[in-house]
Parts: sequence; structure tokens; C-alpha cells
Amino acid sequence: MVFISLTTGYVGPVGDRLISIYERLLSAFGPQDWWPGDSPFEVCAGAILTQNTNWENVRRAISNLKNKDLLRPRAIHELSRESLALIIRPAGYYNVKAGRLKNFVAFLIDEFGGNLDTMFSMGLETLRPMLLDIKGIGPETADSILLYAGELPSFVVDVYTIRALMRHDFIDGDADYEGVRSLFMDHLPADVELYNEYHALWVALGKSLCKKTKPRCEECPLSGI
DNA sequence: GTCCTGTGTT
DNA sequence: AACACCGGAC
Repeated sequence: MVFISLTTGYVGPVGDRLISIYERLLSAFGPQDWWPGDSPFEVCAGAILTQNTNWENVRRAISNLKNKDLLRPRAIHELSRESLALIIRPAGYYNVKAGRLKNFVAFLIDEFGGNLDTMFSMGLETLRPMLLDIKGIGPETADSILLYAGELPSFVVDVYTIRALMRHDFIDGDADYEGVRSLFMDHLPADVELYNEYHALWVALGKSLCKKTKPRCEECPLSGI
């Protein structure tokens, strides 16, 4: 099926399991067509703004930036943190996130002349540790930028992924970010479209059924897997 | 473990 | 009024 055309080799029994989970999610929710962003830079900004924040509030903050023609690296670099904070206010944590956005664009401008194509041409293994060195860019934000803005095959793990995997006993309670990311990357082909869709499907599951409180487990497409 | 914060839901 | 929201720094 889809799996065969994506596969570069045998991915093992764990990979087979991960693929069957993927196929169930895809059947239940359909293709998600992420990321909601008109440009790679918008995706980078969205990845920072959505930290622990619902997407609707992020969308408002991005809309504010667009309306002022400020959704550009140079523009954000030249804005004061205080001014930027007021503009992204709907996203919450606005003082923190204004600093984080400016940290990212300072890195982008200093290291790559403000050019995202140049940044992503560094490749996954080189770029990921560089992104993680930026204050305010943690593993989930870095992987979201790499995968959804750069189209580099870095699997994104989030609270929804962890929660669902724990509820189905695929991972235990002390599982950390890198461990769960490795679970996917060590057993699946390094395929951008697969990683894109798979993460988006975990989010679809987490928002609709596998919620923090009052999960609707009886409707779970993964029951009995 | 605690802090950072607006907006919608319960 | 309390909780939840595609985290990360300290």
C-alpha cells in the first residue's frame, strides 16, 4: 500500500506496528495537509508562537504581523522586543515569545543572511543542534521548523503523541522527547511526507478524542491494536 | 517544580 | 472559577 512505496527497506516489527497505527489514524481522520502557513518563515514564527498555546490565538498573532507587513526576518529584527510583544499579544506569553522570535531571526540573519533556504541547506544533522542552541527553541519547536518549514525529515513529538502512546502502553511514563522521536525515526523510513502527516494525525487524535480530560476512548481508532 | 499569559471551554 | 491550549527556561 502507501507504506510500500514509502519504504526504502525493511523497517522491522516495530516499524510495522507504527505503520499500522498510522494507517488507522489516516483512515479515521483523513489527510491533514499541514502546515497552516503561507510561507516557510510564517511556519517558523508559528512554531514558536504555538508553544503551549492553542492555534486560534497563534493565528491572530500571525494575522497582526501580516497586517503590519512585519512577518519578515528583517522587520522583526529591527522591532523592539516591547513593540513586538504588543503585536503578538493574542498568542499569550507575549514577552517571552517576542524574545524567542527575535532570538530566532537574529540567528537567521547572523548565520545565513536572513535566508531560510540557505539555513535549511545545512541539512538536518547540522542544523538541528544549531536550532536547539537558540534560547527559546526546544526540541518540538526545532523539529516543527525542520519538518514543516524546511521539509527535512525530523519527526515532531508533542504532548498529544506522548499522551496517546502512553494510554496505549506503547511507551512508559518516564519516556522523554528524544526517546519517543527515536522510536519513530529508527523504525520508519526518513520520509518528509510520512512524518508530516503522521504528526498531524497525532494532533487530530489528541484534539478530538485523546484529550487530557474526558478522553473518548470508546471511539478511539487505535483501540485493540 | 515554577513561571510565563491571552482566549475559549466547562 | 478552573481548566486547557501542538513548550521551554530556570
